[in-house]
Amino acid sequence: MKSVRASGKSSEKTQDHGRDSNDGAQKGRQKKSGRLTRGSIIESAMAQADSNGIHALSMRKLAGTLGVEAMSLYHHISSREVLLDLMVDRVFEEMTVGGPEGQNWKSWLVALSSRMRTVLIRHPWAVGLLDSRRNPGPGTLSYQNARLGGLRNAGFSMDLAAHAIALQDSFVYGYVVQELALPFEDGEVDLEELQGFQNAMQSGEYPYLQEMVDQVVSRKDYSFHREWDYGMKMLLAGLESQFEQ
Amino acid sequence: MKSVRASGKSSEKTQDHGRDSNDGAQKGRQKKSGRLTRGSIIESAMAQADSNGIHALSMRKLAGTLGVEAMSLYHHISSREVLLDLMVDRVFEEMTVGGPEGQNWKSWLVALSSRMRTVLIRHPWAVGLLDSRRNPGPGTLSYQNARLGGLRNAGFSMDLAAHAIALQDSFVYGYVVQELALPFEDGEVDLEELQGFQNAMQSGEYPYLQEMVDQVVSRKDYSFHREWDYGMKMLLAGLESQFEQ
DNA sequence: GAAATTTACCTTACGCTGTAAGGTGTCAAA
DNA sequence: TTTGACACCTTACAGCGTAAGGTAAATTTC
Repeated sequence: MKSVRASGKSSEKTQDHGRDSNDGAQKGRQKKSGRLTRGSIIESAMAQADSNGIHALSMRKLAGTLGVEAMSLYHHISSREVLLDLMVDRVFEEMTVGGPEGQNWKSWLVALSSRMRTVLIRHPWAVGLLDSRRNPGPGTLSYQNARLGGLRNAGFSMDLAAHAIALQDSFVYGYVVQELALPFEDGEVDLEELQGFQNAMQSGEYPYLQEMVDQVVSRKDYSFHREWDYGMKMLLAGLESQFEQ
Repeated sequence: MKSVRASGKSSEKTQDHGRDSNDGAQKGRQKKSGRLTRGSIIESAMAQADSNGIHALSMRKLAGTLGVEAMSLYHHISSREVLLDLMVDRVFEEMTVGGPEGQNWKSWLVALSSRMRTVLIRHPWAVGLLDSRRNPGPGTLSYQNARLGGLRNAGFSMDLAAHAIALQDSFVYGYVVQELALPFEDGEVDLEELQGFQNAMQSGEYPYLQEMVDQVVSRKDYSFHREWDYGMKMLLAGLESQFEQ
């Protein structure tokens, strides 16, 4: 349940985005067993960015882990920038969930938001790339199309659906940016990283922050995740009030 | 009214962050008139990142525009990474507005949110850096302290203030990420950048997206900014319902 | 089956990057 | 006058993305 990935489907033709120009690799030849493909490059790049950060991902190192020289990658992907586009497209693919069908739109929105968050935290480099990607691939487009379809079929007007999507994106992206900036991981405080912060507090220049740390953040049952629940509740309440009139 | 900047005030001592180790430059010597300072380096770096993107900001180019060699910068700033920390701190400084004093908390929150958005759009590299900065400087701390103080003085409980801040950040950061990813600037559609998207639409694979583009986005009075107003309205309504009980 | 073409990879090279190490000239204090 | 701090510069290194061109094997064409 850790690394589910939407896969298969989706047809090409748009432009540079798309899948392995080489799906039939095992048709008859495969001499060296591990031929390079668009897909394997993207997957390897994502794995590397996940564990070492996007800045540690270089074409040379990536090629290295694939047992190949850097320039060989360019036979499958025209530039590092395009590779980033493809990685982001995969991220959106991963975010895709089924339509609301059985359930009501509220629990569906909750499930989708939660999936968005999980995927963006799993790939911490993704949210930082979003603002500079301007070439949505098929994964992104069908993800967005499916989201919109879900809301429309649940009875949302086009206008309200547009509002709902923008609002959900605001909330989720912004939440993830905050969560990634926290000096702890999975609720565990990193004391070393908090040291400078603590020192600053002791100057007494930030009384309100001090009070907050004492009364809220350092309570042993505190978790930033409570802000997720709080925000989701508000998002749903807000949309509902619009939906039902 | 285009480039206001909070300045002055703020005292040092915390750690690496701070201002010009060299405020008294014109005390008596200043032979070459333009000595390098921490402040001038940061300002120049921000200006350069604003106009050419954060990736185009290199230590050599930055030094170049300051009339100096790259290594001279290291006398004032210990690494590029620290420079980025300082830049982000300045961004938070710029976001600071006065307390709610006269006005009610709602219009104050609206004004602050709007300032946050303006500053983050003016420095489009900032939101992408937020997730990786782990050393809040004095600008960041006093900004956060002031925000919190504003809410506390308006009568918010500590708990509700924490919710409000997390929620406002979610909304603003997420909105900015979306706005920066749009293929238009200031409401002007960039037709070239939209070409691939249009082609994809014509495949008929994304009927809901197509419908949205036709019915919503291409309406001549459409502006993504409407999602800002819509979101702010919801944020305030949500907080008010909690505040008044 | 031979020849032509395409594919998938490699080698080399260029101009960039951040920054470690150490040098140099100017200044203020002793 | 000497000393030492300061602010800047020079050189050098390992790493980066990728343009240009090479090569051997696989595939297609005849």
